[in-house]
Amino acid sequence: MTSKNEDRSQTLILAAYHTIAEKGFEGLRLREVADRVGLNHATLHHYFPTKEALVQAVVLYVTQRFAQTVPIGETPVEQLRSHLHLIQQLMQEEPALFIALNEAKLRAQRDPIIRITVQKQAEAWHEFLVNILREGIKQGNWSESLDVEAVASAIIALINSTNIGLSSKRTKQAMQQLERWLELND
Amino acid sequence: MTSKNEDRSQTLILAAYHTIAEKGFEGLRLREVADRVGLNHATLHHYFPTKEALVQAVVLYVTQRFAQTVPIGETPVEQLRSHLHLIQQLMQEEPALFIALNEAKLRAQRDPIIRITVQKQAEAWHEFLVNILREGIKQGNWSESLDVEAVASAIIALINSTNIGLSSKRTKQAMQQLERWLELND
Amino acid sequence: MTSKNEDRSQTLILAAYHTIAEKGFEGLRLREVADRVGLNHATLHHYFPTKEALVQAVVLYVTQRFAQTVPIGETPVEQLRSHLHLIQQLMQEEPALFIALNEAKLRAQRDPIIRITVQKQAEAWHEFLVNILREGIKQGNWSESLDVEAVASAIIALINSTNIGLSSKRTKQAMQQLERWLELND
Amino acid sequence: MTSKNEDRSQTLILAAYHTIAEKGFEGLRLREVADRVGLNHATLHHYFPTKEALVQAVVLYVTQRFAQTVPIGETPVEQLRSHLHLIQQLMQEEPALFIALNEAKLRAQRDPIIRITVQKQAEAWHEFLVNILREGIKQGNWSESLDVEAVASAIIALINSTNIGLSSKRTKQAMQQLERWLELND
DNA sequence: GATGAATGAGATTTCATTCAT
DNA sequence: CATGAATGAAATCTCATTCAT
Repeated sequence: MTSKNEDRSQTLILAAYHTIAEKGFEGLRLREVADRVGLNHATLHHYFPTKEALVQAVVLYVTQRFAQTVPIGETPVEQLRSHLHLIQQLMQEEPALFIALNEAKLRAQRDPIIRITVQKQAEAWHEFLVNILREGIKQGNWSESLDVEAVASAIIALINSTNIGLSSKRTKQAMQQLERWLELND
Repeated sequence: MTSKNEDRSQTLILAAYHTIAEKGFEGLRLREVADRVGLNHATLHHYFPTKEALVQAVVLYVTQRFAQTVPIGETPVEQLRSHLHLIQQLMQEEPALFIALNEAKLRAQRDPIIRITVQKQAEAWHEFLVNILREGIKQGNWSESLDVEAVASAIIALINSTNIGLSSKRTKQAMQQLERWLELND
Repeated sequence: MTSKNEDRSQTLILAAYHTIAEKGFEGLRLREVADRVGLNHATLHHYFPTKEALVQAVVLYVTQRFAQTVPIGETPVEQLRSHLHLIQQLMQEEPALFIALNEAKLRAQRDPIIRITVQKQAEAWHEFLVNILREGIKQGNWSESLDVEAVASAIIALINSTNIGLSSKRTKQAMQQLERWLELND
Repeated sequence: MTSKNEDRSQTLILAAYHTIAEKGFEGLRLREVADRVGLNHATLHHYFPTKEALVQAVVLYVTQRFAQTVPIGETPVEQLRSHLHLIQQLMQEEPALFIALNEAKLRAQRDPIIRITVQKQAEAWHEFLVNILREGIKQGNWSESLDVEAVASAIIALINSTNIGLSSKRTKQAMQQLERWLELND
């Protein structure tokens, strides 16, 4: 029971996520979401009482998906490099995720509940980057004078803006430059 | 045609711009825009036949406002520094501009006409940065090995994402780090 | 302009009033009201922003219609008699008014705004009856021991319940008995 | 069938009755009724196949509750007095009963099945009052010229309208006046 | 140009009822 | 009997757009 119930919820979230990626929150229609999973639109309210509830679920899903970009590697340098590569890979394989995330971030400006989810993810990410950088400094990979907080913020800022207002060519360039600044190239 | 006519159009564009900054394209209502300037909602259609026309005008206005960040200074380094400072100043004084710009960029993904406007501005900006960097290299301010295209892309990416998903504190940090990477600090 | 506007509002109120009399608040559908006056249902919202607004207007209309039962006659006895006769006449000619009034009274129990309108009318009516009775006592028509407040309350209570749970035959009987108790018969 | 079954039905009727008293037929929701008794809303349909069936059961319950106001006393005067007192007591203790009854009476206007139940109770009550009055006349408590049918109708009309459109203060006044007219005092 | 009125199309939400399990 | 899931039908309300004046 529960698993089937969970499945339907999840399927609805996925359908809503893709709709948002395609048409933005602006173009999100519950009827379309229900149609996508072959469900009557009234049934959708069985799982999500309001549109807002569904939207929140989507935002949570998107931020969690993003948070799963766990890097692998032994040294901090390797970890950071693989982190950036994984993200770049995700960008190519599933650009929808970045679009939806940016939609969420804009909406967070007006929706307190979404803001909490988005901010939490941002802070966790920042902390994660800071830790890698600190460990790298300890191991002599980066100079002790590195402002880890600032660098972490810059990394996030740069990645954030990909797929929004930049062609994929320019995005790739920007990411390469970031790696150069971080001295990640061999 | 007449200057009064132009004035009205401009006032409507401004009202729409602020509404979009506050509530997103999602929350843009023509009636509210008309109300804001004390005009009947039907009259608005005399100036902008459709909602889409008004939205396009707003996007144009916003990108042009942004393009007016003309840097001053003699040397390329001074120009780039003043450029970044002007942008940071604008961020603080009129954050609405950046929000609206990001809204426009997301919408550009689905709206070909808006996409053209947004891309044009992005390319112009990129070219502008490339030129400064090239001139700087010529004058010995930066290494000849600098990948000017990549650096320009990185600058844009970084600035783009400000005011979206980052607190103003982190935004400031990211901008400082950018200046360090660009060796703009004395 | 205004008069036409007023006309439409009034026509809508009338249509809603008759619908309520026929089907109760329970069966009030905005679409039906609009249909009755040959208007698109969306246009109805042009005149009454919400259903509640329309309902309030109907309640006001009904109570005011009822309050217009102005009695004629020189002496208090004649006034009271003509008052009761006018009401009986109204009962026969427009029973809908009494049904709608009773609907309003029941709804008043849950709707504070309607409650105010209904209570105001009830108090005004009570005061009106008390004044007639007092004047009658002064002129020697009724005994000085008459409890004018109680008698007024009883008159209202009795009339209130007509057309609700009593056949018209029994209603008439009750009204006749009331007149006997008030010694209005010559 | 089983007593447990009966219990459940009764509990559901009670829950529906209270909901109607609070929110009117207008606000009656089967889900809420089921929730009130801790039952699944689908299960409710095992006991009452349709909403209408439940409503009819509630109307029956309410009218029967009211009919149980059996007067005590030896003489007709005492019986009538105790009858009125019992009703007044019920008014104070369980005003919901009167509200629900009035709701039922209004609904009876549109629902033939409910109308039968309501009318039956009204006629039974009327007959009951007539009998008491007739017996009282026989025993010399009231004048032979008393129009028993009319007086019975007036009593019913007056009681009916209590708790609808009259404050409890005015209701009490009206009841007192009724007792005076019926010479039930001292 | 300006405006009140009107409308079509649609969106979210509600709810009684049914059904498979 | 009990219940979660599903659905059809409808209701209120919104909003860009049009039009007569």
